[in-house]
Amino acid sequence: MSQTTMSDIRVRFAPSPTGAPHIGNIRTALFDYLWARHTGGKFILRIEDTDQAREVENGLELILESLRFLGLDWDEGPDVGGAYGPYRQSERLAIYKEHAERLVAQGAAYYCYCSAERLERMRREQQARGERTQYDYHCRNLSPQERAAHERAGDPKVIRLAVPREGKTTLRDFIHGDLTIANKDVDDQVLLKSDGFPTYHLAVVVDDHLMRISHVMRGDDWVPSFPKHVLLYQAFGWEIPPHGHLPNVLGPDKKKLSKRHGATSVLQFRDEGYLPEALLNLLARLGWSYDDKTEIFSRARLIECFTLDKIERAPATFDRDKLDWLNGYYIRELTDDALAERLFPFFERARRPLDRATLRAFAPLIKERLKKLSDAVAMADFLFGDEVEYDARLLIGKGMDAASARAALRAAQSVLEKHTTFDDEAEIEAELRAASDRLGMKYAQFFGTLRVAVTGKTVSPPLMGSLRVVGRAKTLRRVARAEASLV
RNA sequence: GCCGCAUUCGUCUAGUGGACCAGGACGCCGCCCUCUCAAGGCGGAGAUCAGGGGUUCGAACCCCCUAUGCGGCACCA
Repeated sequence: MSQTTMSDIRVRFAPSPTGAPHIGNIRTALFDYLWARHTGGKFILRIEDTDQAREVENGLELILESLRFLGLDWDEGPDVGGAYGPYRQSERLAIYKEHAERLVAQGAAYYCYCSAERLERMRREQQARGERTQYDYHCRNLSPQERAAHERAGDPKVIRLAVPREGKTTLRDFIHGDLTIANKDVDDQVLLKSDGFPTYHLAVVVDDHLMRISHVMRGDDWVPSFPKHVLLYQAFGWEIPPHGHLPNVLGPDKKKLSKRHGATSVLQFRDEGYLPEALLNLLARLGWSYDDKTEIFSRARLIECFTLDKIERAPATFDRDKLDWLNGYYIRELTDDALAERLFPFFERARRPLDRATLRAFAPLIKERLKKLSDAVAMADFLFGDEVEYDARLLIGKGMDAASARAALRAAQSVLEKHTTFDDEAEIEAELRAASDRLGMKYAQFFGTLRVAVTGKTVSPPLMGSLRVVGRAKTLRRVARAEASLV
């Protein structure tokens, strides 16, 4: 196997199953995916389920569903396996324990027996003094006798990282450049909890190394803890893979995106009627750009264009207006068949089912009017039921009176009656225009009145197409009823 | 409070010392098209490049300070 032709790029997305992934997490996943696909490397899914308390029952499913919806397929993961599994951290506890103990043996970490109460008290006092809350090294300085006493008593213990008190630690970040933090500002972080689970810090470093991860990408909010990871790599004697801290995705208030901002999970967007194509495109452009003018990127194009050096440093605000625009764009790109197919479930869910033939006929009428797939249900309201409800005054348009409205309806009726089907839209339109001309009315007036009579609204999809979908019988009944209401 | 990161139109961004009195896109406004609404086409408003000091013949781009915003400071990730 030639090393120059095979890519050794391995990137991982490592969410914790605490709920439906939100836009920010998924954007990270997208960058991981794009980098893997761009380089012909591997995209790996690893589940960081080391906090039993925060875990959600269907957390894993929500993650898989979100990734699948966007088509971010992974090469190795908890469901598909791979050569470096298991891919669920809760199934790797022995590995973490062994590594943590190795650090204790070499003096890079130590056992700590402090109770939650003591730590709590310590933090309160530090806060009262206006200090940064940080472990006070109590157990780092225990004598051998004291340790032995704790062990004899069977006290619960954790393993903490022995961070050097002096010096500073630097990480070369391919997005930010060199990041440096003084060691005195780094806490003696717990690596292995008393329940035998690792903390994030131990688990990421061990797994990223063992799984041969070549590029680490994660949110900006992890920057303050990179020294712990660097120190761990050094203590283990491992090479540090390139790291990149991605700028956060913000809500309109410039704060980190959260539930407060309304819909933030990918699944919510899916349910609202956003296309994966649009979401993918928008997400890619949050914190990344290709050049000074390209806005539209298909998945293939993204894979082709994506490079790490074009990742932005500053946080980006999630722009719903732009998402709507992109979504409308991708909806218009759909074929009528594809659109009808995607629309179908939205009518089902709204409990206003439409048969596929009707939907297929209706789809092209609303295609360029949709921002979201879910908008279609309201636009189709006049297709349901026999009659439509509206204020009769709407029948009388600008510069019209009841008599002219009635005249328009009567003229329309006589044209429509002659046709056994409404399939020949062009012919019907021509005849209706001629009728309008004979009455000396403006088309906007004539068609406006007919529109209200048939759809119950002053704004609707194109009239001829609408008449066709509503059908001859129902249309004529509605016209007759409108005429009667004008007496 | 301590530590860190960031800072170009409202928003996403282009820009790496002269091609920038700063380009594109979304949104907004106007016009055209038009049976309504959209879509589309055309045009417009919108950024003293956070502020202040330097360096330089020349700075959005380099250095320093300040301000503001955000993030982190758990046996959570």
